[in-house]
Amino acid sequence: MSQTPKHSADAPVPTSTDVARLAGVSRATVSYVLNNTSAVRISEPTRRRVREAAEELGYVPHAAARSLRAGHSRMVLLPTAHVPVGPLYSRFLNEVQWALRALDYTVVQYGSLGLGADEAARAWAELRPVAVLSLGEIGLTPHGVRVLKRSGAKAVITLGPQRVEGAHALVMDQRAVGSAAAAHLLERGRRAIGVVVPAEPGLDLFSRPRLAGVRKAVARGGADARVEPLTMAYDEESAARLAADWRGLGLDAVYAYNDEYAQLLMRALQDAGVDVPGECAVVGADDLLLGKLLRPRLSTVHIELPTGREIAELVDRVVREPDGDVERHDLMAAHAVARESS
Amino acid sequence: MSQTPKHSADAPVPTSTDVARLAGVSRATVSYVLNNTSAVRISEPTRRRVREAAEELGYVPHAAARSLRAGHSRMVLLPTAHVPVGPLYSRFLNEVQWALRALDYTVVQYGSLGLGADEAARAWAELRPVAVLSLGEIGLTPHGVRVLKRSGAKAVITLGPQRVEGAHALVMDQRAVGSAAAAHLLERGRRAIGVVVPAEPGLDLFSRPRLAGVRKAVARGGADARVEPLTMAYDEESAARLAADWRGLGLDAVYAYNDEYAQLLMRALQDAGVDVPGECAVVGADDLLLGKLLRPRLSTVHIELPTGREIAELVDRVVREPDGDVERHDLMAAHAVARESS
DNA sequence: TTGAAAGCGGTACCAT
DNA sequence: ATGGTACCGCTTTCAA
Repeated sequence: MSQTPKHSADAPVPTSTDVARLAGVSRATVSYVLNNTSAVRISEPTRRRVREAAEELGYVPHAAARSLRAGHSRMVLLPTAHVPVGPLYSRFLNEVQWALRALDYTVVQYGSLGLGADEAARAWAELRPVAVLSLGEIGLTPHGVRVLKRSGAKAVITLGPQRVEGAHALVMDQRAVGSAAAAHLLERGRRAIGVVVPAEPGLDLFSRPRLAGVRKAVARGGADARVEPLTMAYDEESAARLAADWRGLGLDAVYAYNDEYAQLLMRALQDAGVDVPGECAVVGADDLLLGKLLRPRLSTVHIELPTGREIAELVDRVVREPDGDVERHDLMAAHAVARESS
Repeated sequence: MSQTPKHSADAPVPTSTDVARLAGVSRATVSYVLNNTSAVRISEPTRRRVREAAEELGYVPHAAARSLRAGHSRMVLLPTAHVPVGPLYSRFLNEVQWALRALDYTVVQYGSLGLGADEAARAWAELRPVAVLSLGEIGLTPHGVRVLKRSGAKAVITLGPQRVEGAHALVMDQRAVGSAAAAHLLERGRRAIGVVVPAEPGLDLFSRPRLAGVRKAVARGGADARVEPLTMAYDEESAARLAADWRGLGLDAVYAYNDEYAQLLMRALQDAGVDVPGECAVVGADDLLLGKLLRPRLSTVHIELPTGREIAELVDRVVREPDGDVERHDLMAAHAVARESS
């Protein structure tokens, strides 16, 4: 059980010099062999000796030294969100990583929880990533973008609700989500629409445009309709409090930000004796599995994200051609999925 | 498509040499000033000039160069799971990152999706992290651990269901979860216990020990009781299929891996006309909020994870004292939370 | 076919 | 109080 530390503390890390010495060649040759440099012909016996030496020593090249010499790296840095995001989002994030690695990038997530936006940008810049891809919540300011570009980042790309000056923007207009929800509710004849706005900080980057989307749809679609923002935290107490006062609000529908908040609120409403959908329609968003499991089944807004491959290819394109003006909007399609709660 | 690079497309990245030149001092002085080196006294006017020059150029030090020179880094690498994990887990992961950064480590997540275990270890080793902290699903083999240690990692720590030779292990015995669930069910008089085993690959590292825990508790507690493993995927069809055959299985209880699977299965059972808990008790795990929202309210197993700070401090300790024999077990406390579904 | 050597961006020792 | 310089590990001309 208790292992005696072998050569633990200070076995020096093998370098290409060690490999060269063991193989009886120069460091240059080691480099040629291990990188399969095509411009140089090395005899097969030599190659074998080098490979065996590397293997025997457990040699692993030093990425920092390599990229220092090369003057660039292939690291793509993904700042990770400050807020726990939903399953929809994390699946997407996984896809993007996978696709980037398929393009031979080294993908690294950097959790900047607790750092200010510019502090964070500076920390990222120290790593000299070739690209920074900010998904979702944007921890980037125009100044941060400048710092990153100055430090050699070829691509600084944001994918989210709003654009940041200097960065390539993939604008996913979250208003479409709110609009889809509201249009659906109006069509169902609802006229007084509550909109849940999560109390959790950081989510407002999504919730505000979604609310705006509701307002837009209502302004366009229903002259006699009204919109009522409702702050709610993701916990039972907050939902219960909201539900307790429900009748006083005079609402006949609620768009609850996403499916998880919708589940929470719907339960609270039911517990308070409010009939769903009779008295009040409920719509979520994200089209999670859980919506189908609820009773009544939860109406939702299905969101169509770009695929990970598309994003990865965009990153690659911008890295190769940093001056192309890439700004695209409305990458996000949203449509209502009517089920039983509305 | 010939692009005319407008300006600054490839303005060279400022180095400490540039700062030195602009400030009219040597690179050494720049280094002293910017690092507040206490062993050396630099006059205040000089300090100011250096700082202003750095500011003006937007100078950001090159982490790779620094750690190359220093011979070590303060990077902690967190391999990210191959499987989407629950909210419980991601909260924990965030905590750990935060705590590590408070100890002045640079935390980096490395998504190794699609890499073999040893391939991944090698990729991590290239970054020369001072520590690797593998949470949850373990993508580490004894060989991978050796590679990492050889490459200079002072700490290779696994926190999960099983230990890996050579690594410091924080063994969280998942059997405790299954045992708690089973003990609870036996106590309630149940005798034929189904155990949901997720079909999703990668989750078996958790599900198998949990199943084993159920078996252990049953063997100890109920001579006349039996255990029935039930494979189920996280989708409606799979759950419906299982529920359709339910009566043929002759079970009066089910431990459904975790709350999310439990929700899915409970819904399917109810839809199939199986009364919960009358005909069949259902228990989940993780004690998520959603359990309280279901009807009947979902009984669950509450899992007590170590805090992020504890983990971070352990990492730090091992980094400073790599030879200390750190292997701890049962960091995970689990106890049943009886609600209405059992 | 292979080797010697320069240099990437910092840091720290040793002079001055 | 500062500057000169060697060196970290690796790649890549240029010579031999």
